[in-house]
Amino acid sequence: MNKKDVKVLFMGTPEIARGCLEQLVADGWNVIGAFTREDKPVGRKQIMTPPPVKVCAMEHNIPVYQPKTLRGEATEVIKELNPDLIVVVAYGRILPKEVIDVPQFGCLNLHVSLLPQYRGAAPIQWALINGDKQTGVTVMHIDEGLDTGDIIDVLPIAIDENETQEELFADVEEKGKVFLSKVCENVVNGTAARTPQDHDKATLAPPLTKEMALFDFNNSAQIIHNKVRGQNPWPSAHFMFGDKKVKVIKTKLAQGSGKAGEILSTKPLVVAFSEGALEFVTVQPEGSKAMDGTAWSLGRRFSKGDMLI
RNA sequence: CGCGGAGUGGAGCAGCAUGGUAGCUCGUCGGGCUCAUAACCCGAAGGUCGUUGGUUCAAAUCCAGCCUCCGCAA
Repeated sequence: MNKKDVKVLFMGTPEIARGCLEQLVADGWNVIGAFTREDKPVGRKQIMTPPPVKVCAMEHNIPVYQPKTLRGEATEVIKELNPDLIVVVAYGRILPKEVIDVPQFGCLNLHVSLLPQYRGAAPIQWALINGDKQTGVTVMHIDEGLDTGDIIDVLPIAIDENETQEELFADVEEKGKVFLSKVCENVVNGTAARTPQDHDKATLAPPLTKEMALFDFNNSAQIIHNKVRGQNPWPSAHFMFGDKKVKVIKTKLAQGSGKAGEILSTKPLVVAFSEGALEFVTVQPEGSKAMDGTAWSLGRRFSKGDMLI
């Protein structure tokens, strides 16, 4: 079956889903519709903002659907669209069985981890927080569980020790979208494998919370370095300086040791942890824009030996 | 009108309650010291203090409006 004869229904919401949709369109799939979440108010001004997938779909004149739930009315819409294949990337909703059964080639999901590890909403973030050296993308058949379906194919992706959430997402999107399109082709051609997950090895990657982003210096530098990488730009690793919140945007492991919270150097800004030390490369005090750690230490007139507590 | 912080040479800050010569650390440029340096010493350039108006002999500073940025909340 030729790609352009396959009616694909796409479901996704954030940036990585946008990239995948873009790729499917570019590869010549017949994308007949895009399901995405509702527009939501964003920022101080609470401006209603459409998700990336909606913007992309509209650019390609693909009909957009933004139902509150896939049950009921939306299920009927999907049946009417009668897709041959449904492709889901970070849509943020579980598909009901009635929907899963609609397309002849099934419902495929791209998940950004090596399943069964990191099932759930924030796999990339948790891989970074845990200091993993490798992640990947998995394409699987959707079933009624949370990322529990049979695996079709996986693509491992290496993680650099200083890689940030933003960088890793970009990398995963770049590689994942091409991979996804290819796997779809295999599925349509009937050459795709299908392997059940080893459920005993499953781990969860629940959404991050802002509470977990606050840290103090009684941790090892490595652990905090990983938190900073995995939690930015949200929920943003930070510590309290006086009564002000200071976000730590970018760090680098540094030489030296001292009491937890001691400033070992002001130029560049290097701070000791209970174990090891970190250079604060980029920092954002409450009320200010992000700035170099050095700039912050200059403005605060820090001296070597001062405590950041 | 959701709450709060902030706009001062290229960067980050101080100065503002008690109006009166533009300050600090860093950077940049030039020179010096040194085997050498991100270290040190000497010197220089660079700002109509976000914007508009008001008060005043005089406004970065006091008053009013406006613009912009950021934290929280969502």
